[in-house]
Amino acid sequence: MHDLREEIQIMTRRLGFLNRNCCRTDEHDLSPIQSSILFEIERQHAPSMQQVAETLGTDITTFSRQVQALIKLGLVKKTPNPDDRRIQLLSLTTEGRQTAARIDAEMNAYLKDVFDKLSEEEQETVFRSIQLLNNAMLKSDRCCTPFPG
Amino acid sequence: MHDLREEIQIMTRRLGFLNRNCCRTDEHDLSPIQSSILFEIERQHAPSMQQVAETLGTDITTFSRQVQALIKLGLVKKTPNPDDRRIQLLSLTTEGRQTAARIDAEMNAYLKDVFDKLSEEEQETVFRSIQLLNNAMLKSDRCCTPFPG
DNA sequence: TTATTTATTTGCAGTATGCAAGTATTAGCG
DNA sequence: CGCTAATACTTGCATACTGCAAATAAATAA
Repeated sequence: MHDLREEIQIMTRRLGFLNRNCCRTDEHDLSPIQSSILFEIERQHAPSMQQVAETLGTDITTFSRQVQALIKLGLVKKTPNPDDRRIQLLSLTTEGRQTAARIDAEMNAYLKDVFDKLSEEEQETVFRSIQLLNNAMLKSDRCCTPFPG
Repeated sequence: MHDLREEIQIMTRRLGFLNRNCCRTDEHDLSPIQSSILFEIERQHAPSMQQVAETLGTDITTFSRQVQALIKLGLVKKTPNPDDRRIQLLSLTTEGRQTAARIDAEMNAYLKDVFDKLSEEEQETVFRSIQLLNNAMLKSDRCCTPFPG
């Protein structure tokens, strides 16, 4: 298991490059962070500010401003939770959903291009390995959380 | 191969969290970017500014300042190439090598902690999959380079 | 009711970013 | 050789991201 760190470093970097170029639709020119906010809002059902901020590991104050920017772009909506009006529930506007869908399609196209370099069997193995790694990182408490204990 | 993007998104994020907490030794409190600069300078043999900047996908002007900061910290050295004095060759100082080694050890400890959640066989599979993915990304020209063609 | 906790927002100060322009050195070409 | 163009790198500047501290607003506890 020699050079594990090196391989991971390289993978992370290349996936970072991928991310950079995958957030531009004709209408909007989003940053990777903005793109991942759309992604998470869609993934979680009507999450609060804090939930998404924690998922992404960004400070709530920074996150608050990022959301403001996305609202100004007309992609995100904030609705106070009727049961507790301190909490703002986040959701995508119609345009936000469209934008997220376009970005998702583009990302998938890029990923397909990468995976097409592999055999069917390798594709399966790699996909399954990513799941394994994700689970392992989740189990580790010394590692891979925004604010380690 | 359902939810591939989602798994990759999550993996990238968790590896990003890992990276954040792995750049602090007792002596220095480096940013992930600074840490990766040390890593690359060591990996490439006496690289020029441009080479490292391009590897990392950062603008040369930003990179120039990052290197200045590392020089001020006493971790990096710049030596003009005698054959072409426009070129500055980068190398680590003794302290830079020590710092890089400490970060490397810490990163490996974190990675070990993660991989220990997997069976021997799974570890092998995951490692090999990362290599496969790295090669696939390298082959793809639509993807995963800092400035796509 | 009043004090405390929780969710979010704003003030501010420090840092990172990249484009445009600048300097220094080398290469090309008459 | 002498001049222009190209290359490697650095600085000026304007912008954006960051997070801590403090403020606001709403809910809970006492």
